[in-house]
Amino acid sequence: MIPTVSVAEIAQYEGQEVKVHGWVTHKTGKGKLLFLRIREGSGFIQAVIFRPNVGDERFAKAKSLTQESSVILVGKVKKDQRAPGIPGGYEIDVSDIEVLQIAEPFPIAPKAHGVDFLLDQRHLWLRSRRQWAILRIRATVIREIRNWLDDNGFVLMDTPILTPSAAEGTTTLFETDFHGTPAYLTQSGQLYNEANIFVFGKVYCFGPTFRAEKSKTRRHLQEFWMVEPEIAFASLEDLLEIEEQFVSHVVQSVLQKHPQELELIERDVNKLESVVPPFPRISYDEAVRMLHAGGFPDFAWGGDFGAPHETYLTEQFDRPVFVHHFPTEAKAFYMEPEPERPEVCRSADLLAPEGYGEIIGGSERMSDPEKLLAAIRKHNLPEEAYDWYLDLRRYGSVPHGGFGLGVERTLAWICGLPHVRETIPYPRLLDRFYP
RNA sequence: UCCUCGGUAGCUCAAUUGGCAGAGCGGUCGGCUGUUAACCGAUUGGUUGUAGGUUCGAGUCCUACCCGAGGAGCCA
Repeated sequence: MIPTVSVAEIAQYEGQEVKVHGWVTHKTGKGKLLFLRIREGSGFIQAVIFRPNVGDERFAKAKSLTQESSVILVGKVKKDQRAPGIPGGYEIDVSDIEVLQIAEPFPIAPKAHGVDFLLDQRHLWLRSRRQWAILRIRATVIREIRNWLDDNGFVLMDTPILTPSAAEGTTTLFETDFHGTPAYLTQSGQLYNEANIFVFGKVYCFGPTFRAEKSKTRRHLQEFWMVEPEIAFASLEDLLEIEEQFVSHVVQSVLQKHPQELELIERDVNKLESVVPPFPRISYDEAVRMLHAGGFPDFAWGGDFGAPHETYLTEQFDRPVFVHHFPTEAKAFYMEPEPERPEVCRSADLLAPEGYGEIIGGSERMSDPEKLLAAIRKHNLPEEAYDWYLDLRRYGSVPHGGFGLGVERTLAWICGLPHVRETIPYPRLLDRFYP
């Protein structure tokens, strides 16, 4: 019985006869010698077919294979430095071939293509090595997010995707129908997690988030994944320490587990190796002063940063940087104002280096019921919709805080990608949701 | 919603002042015993985004529209 093996573990089978099943990604050759490169799932491997070894019939069959044809190969595993692939260095000296299907001409050739074309072919584009590498790193990022939180006392709480809240601008929410009542796809599980901390202390939710904004930029998706930890009794200072440990763990784990993928996508890993605590902390006031001195003399205190501002600020540091104490007016209603200086709030964003911008937004939450009610009224929010939220401040209210980390922006930064559209298998962009 | 750029073969692009619509890749056929997006030879391939207009003649100029990209606004 010949074992069917995964390419990732091919080194264990050196000298043995094995079966490898997969898809043909490249075919080249030289007369009686034919080279196939096979994508198997766990990796890529070269197969060598030599006509005198396999006979004319099998050789002709191999020669008829087209890009993306599906095959089962039988052959001996040989070590050879010349063999390309991932992990590479090994090849299959083929003795027999079973052709499952000769693929029709594949639209995506091994060459440069335009974005429009590739996004229309996303279901096929995923088969390219680059997408394979990015999405494997994505899986690790998600796993390490969970691992770190699970290992540090956080309890997973799944918050609803269908929500009743018509709260603020419904224009940014996707509306759907809940048996005759308008319902909205979630923008955040935070408010629910503020309830959950009273049971578990430290919780997180992790799921898809939906934004119907007409945003058409390299860092916006209509549907993206966000992890939102929420912690009872946490101050802003506690949050920042948690965040820098958390983000560093994710980055260092990717470095450790995916050197080959990072090399394939040509990521400069030096820029990730420096991502260790502590991260620099600057106040919003300091950030504004830096902008004024750094070529943005007109930036007015009180506004949110635009993309060029974030890029400038992050270029001043070799690791992510916290900007804390944003103007209260510019932030959400539930953020706790600084007691001595209520025009700023106990909030902090984490900006990723190299111009990748905000990957975390977080804050201490208002814990006083009177102040929270006043804030809801000041923002013209429907009081009745927040009745349950105010309950949380009536029954054993405690200081608490939390943050949300966007998976795709984080992954775009870790992988050094110019656009978030490659960080999720099927991106939902403005006016584009096929396939 | 606004600004800028773009749409020509399956893909990536070229086409001079308005004057015969082309190349590379891919596909097909043939050749080659170490290829790495191989190479060599042959061959296949077109409603120039859509509709209208100007002109002897439009890929090229004009008008409207459609689609896409980058950015802005927006983005608890």
